[in-house]
Amino acid sequence: MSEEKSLNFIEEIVEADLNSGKYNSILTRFPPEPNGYLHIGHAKSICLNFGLAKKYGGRTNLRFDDTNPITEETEYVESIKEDVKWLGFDWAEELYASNYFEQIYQFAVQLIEKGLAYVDDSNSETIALEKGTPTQPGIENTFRSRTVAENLQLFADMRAGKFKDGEKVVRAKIDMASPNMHMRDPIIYRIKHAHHHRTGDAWCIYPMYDFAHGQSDSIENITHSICTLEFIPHRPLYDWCIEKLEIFPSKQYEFARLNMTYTVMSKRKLLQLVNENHVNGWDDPRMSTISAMRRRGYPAESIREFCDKIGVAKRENLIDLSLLEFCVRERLNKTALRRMVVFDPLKIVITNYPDTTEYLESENNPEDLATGTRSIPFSKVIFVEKDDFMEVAPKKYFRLSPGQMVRLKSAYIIKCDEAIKDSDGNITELHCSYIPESKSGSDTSGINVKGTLQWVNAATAIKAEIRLYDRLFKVEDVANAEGDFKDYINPDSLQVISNAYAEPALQSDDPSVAFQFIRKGYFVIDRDSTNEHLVFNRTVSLKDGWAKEAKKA
RNA sequence: UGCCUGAUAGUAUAAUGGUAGUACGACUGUUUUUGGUACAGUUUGUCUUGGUUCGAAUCCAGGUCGGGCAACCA
Repeated sequence: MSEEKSLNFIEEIVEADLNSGKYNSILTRFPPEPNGYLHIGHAKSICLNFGLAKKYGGRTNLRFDDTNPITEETEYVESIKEDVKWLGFDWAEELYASNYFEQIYQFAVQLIEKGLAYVDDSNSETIALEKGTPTQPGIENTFRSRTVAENLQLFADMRAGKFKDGEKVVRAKIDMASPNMHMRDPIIYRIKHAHHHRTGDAWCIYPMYDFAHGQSDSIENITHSICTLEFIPHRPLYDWCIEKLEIFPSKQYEFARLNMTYTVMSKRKLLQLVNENHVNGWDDPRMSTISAMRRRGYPAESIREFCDKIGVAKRENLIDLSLLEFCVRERLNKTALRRMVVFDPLKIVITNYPDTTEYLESENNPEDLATGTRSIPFSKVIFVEKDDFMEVAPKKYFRLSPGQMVRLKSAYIIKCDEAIKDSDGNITELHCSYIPESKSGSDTSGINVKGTLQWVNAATAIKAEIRLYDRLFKVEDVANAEGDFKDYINPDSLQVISNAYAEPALQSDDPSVAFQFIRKGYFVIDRDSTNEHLVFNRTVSLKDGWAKEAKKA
């Protein structure tokens, strides 16, 4: 007996349509405009559209909504395809609204023939003025009463390139007094003498979103066209076009887009961050883009899990970034290989240890013993983290302090005997002694210590660059913060540690796997990394119970 | 002073006229050679006022508050 998980409102609609026999199977679509990189908000839409089809045995098209040649580029098309694939989804067909330009043109001709569209010579200011305001109806201008024949001729002339940009538009003839602004004779075609990334210079007129999206849905026989809340006022127009054109009745449904704390999601803002060099490109690991998260080391599975957890509803929301981080840790804890790295070294001399090197075994992942063990060199001189020593320790501090004992992970228990200082009083190294009987796996010492530290053997340590990322913004709700969102950029969102000391295994490890640096966090090799110069990104830190405890004090 | 849309713990989300539940967070404790993990427990909620009903988060009416709509963007 499996516990039935409750359905979200769109799943309920789909099930009802399937049960009533309205559809035998469903067809959804993910319809990005190729004018930027996909972000985590798109991931929600992708998981919804593809997930629905997967759950109900339907299919999903990837359709590029490429009706504005000015902003769209092939680079974006490629990145979008890569991101969708990486997220783990396969589309039924790769399609483009621009595939349908001829058909959409004919749709407009049909509307003109029915007396339901006209060519307007007004400029944009006039059109805006005549449109009225939300509380005042618009007015009908003289172009509205042009004859069908005249409209047909003018539209053909527009297509033939006889007019300059902005000289004429085609408008649907609906209702200039409608309480819905989108129904006040919306523009459906405009002139743009611009090169299109797919159709080249074949067209100089392009359909507007409202005359391309629903039409494309209908041409493809999309059953459930799912979009975000801000398109609700467009739905009457979506339905109007389908009705007047007498084409396949795709239905539009709207859900609340994802908002996340400490980040921005709008393409405009992301583009600004890139162009003004607040970050290093679209895949800078601090960005909310899919490519950034991939580079940072977020597993695709974690992103899918996150999208599943946040649910689908119509209420506006602001999701904690920490929920995404939870999903990332949950996954990585089970898969990441444990390694030891010291970011800020403090030298320890184990005074009673012989002048030899010994090899110790350590498990690669205690959560998955099938990953086996590795051997780690150990000798008289090692490094530990500077933070793991305090000359005067507070209570409940389980690390190194004069007279205090700790376990070195997978090695021995050591006791801190003396802190050595230079002439300025700075601590330069620690002299410790080890308990020979306390070796990991064969401990007969009977000593129990509270703290276990990661360490690296000084003689065999390799150097690595570590990039630590923090949230990109200082405030939770960036989009709703007063003033310019860039004023809230966190100046410390990137911290580079250029000379960390790592255990030698990392030199030869598979660069595509995720690591957990013990007590530090999860890390992946960055694409900037080379054999000579290792570079790691911190994917996410570990939960730090001590930091919380210390803050309280 | 128009139209559309929404409101359930801190954040999300479920309960579809019949016990307000789940996840994350927070807090306790147990385990632990990662102050991690795992496990157990605790905490906090139906925007408001009326109405219908044996019974309302759910249905009805009014109010309050939030979001969207007046691009030749999508």
